[in-house]
Formats: sequence, structure tokens, C-alpha cells
Amino acid sequence: MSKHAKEMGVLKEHLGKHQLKFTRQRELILDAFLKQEHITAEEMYHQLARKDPHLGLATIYRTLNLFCEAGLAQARHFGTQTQYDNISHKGHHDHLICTGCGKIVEFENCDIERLQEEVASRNGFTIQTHRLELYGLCSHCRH
Amino acid sequence: MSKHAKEMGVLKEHLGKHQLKFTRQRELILDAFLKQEHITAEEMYHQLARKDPHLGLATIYRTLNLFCEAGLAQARHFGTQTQYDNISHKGHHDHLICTGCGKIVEFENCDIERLQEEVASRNGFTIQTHRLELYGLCSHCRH
DNA sequence: TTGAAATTGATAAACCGTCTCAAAAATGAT
DNA sequence: ATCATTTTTGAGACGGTTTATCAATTTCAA
Ligand SMILES: [Mn+2]
Ligand SMILES: [Mn+2]
Ligand SMILES: [Zn+2]
Ligand SMILES: [Zn+2]
Repeated sequence: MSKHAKEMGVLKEHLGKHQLKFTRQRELILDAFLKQEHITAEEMYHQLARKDPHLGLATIYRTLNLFCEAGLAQARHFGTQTQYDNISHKGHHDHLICTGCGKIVEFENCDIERLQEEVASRNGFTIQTHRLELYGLCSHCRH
Repeated sequence: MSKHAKEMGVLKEHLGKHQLKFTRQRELILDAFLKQEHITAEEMYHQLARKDPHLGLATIYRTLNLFCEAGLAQARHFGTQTQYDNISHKGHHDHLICTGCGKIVEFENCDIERLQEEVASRNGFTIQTHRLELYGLCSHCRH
């Protein structure tokens, strides 16, 4: 049994319902995608170039968008690019970013996450993903 | 006293600190910007074409980005374009975004803001700005 | 008023993501 | 396995948005 059997099942069910086909590329891309918390099409293109040098960038975009439709991924605009978040990934974290030196610190805060859920449900929303970025100066750059 | 004296002061202070100059275009664009809650560069370009047909699109982009650095605006990538939010219009707020229909709900949560400060200081950071976006399905799109 | 430094506007270029289309692959029926 | 049909793929063209370039203009402090 493959490591990603559950998600592979979700994909196959979606394919079946929409007269789409199960291809080598879709399997390859799903496998790579599920190892990430989030990734851009370009990053995945370079990552997979080693395994399959002929895999086209358009196929990556098409497939990541397919994953969104199948409920496996969530597209999010980040900077100038689109990040595809892995919905099933549990290693969630947020970021502190120093505007002085570019240093990035990852953090997790359960209380904030809980309050986010509260805000969402108070407004009738169900959260799929979120993004929290704190910009400021690290102790080194403040002096 | 102009209607936007306070924000004009913020801009001038930023300009002074960074050896930048106060120009007719920057004044014109700030005036137009502060009348909006949020706007794209392209929208502002067409809006101002009547007042100054020679105002260039590049100048609009440069100036809106300048407003972000001065803390008057906040850039937000939405769809394929960049929205520039007027921070003074409603004060600070964060966003709930429906991935189904694109609906955006603004919210404020003091508890989250306070916890953000805690996370930052625990890591030796001083926060300048932050961004919190919750993506999910609104009550309508969930059914 | 003068001159160094910053800004502007026109447009070229970069960038990202989608579209096009002929060739290849997948699927289901013989 | 072979075939016919449908979908997918890969390469590159394309379109929309934002940034870079650069000569001419403007700002502003001396
Ligand atoms: Mn979080
Ligand atoms: Mn906030
Ligand atoms: Zn720093
Ligand atoms: Zn919705």
C-alpha cells in the first residue's frame, strides 16, 4: 500500500466522475506534491526535472489546478507567484520576516490558530488554509 | 487645512527620511488614493487620466508602492491583479476570503493581534506590519 | 539662481500563467 | 492484442500585469 493511498483514491474518484484519465504524470506530480506543505509550479518543475526531464511546465500547472478541483490542493497568491497548499499536510507553520536582513523565523501558535477558527465560524466560514506573516525587525537589525 | 492633512504629513515625513521628493504627481495620486477603500493601479490610471492625461502608468505603480513603504497602503494580490488597500480608510483589518465565490469579509480581532505581538517579542522581533488571510468556504458556497 | 539628485513618462522587457495544436497515451470494446 | 475514440501531453506562442530602462524634466537645498 502506497504512502499516499488515501489521496490517490481521492484523485481517482475525481477523475472517474469527470471522464478524466489516470496518467503517469498525474501520479508523479501527486506523489511529489504530497511531500510538500506548499509549492509553486516552477519549484515543482525543477524538482521533477531530475525524475522526468521531459515533463512540461504546462502539465504541472494543469495538474496542480486539477488537484484544486479535486480538493487536494488550495491555490494561494503569494508575492508574484501562486502557491499550491497541500491541504492534507499537518506540519503547518507561519512566518516572522525581518525587513532588515531577510531572516525568516517559522513559528506555530495554537492560540492564534484557535482564534482564527472562531473568527471564521462567527462569519459562517469554514477555513481551508490561511496565511499569517509578521513583518518587522529582528533583534540584530533593530540596533 | 486639506482633508487629507494627516496622511499628507505621513507621506512627507517618509519622503524626508529617505531623501525623496514631494512632487505634483505624488500629491495628486495620494489625494485620489485616499478617497478609495482599495484600488488597482490600472483603475487609478483611468480615473486620473481626466485630471492629468500625461500621468504615466509606471508612475502610478511606483507611487502606490511608495505608499506601501510609507505605511499608507497595503498591497494585496487578488486574482491576477494587485489591490492597494487604503489603511486609513477603516484602520487595520484582516481578511476572510471565500475560495468558492471570491467574497471577502473584513475582520478585526484584538486577541489575535496581541498574540502576534507576543510571538514576535518572544523571538526578538519588533513588528512593523503583518498580513493575516483566512481562506475557506462561505456558508453559501459550502452547500 | 544654480546644480546635483531624484522623478517622470514612454516604452521595452520580464514575468507568470494559459492557450494552441499536433503527437502520444489511456481507456474500453472488439 | 488490436482498434477506435477520447483525453492528455509537451513545446512554444500568447496575453495581461508589473518592473526596468533612460533621456528629459523637476525638485530643492545651497
Ligand atoms: Mn497559522
Ligand atoms: Mn491583523
Ligand atoms: Zn534582521
Ligand atoms: Zn463563497
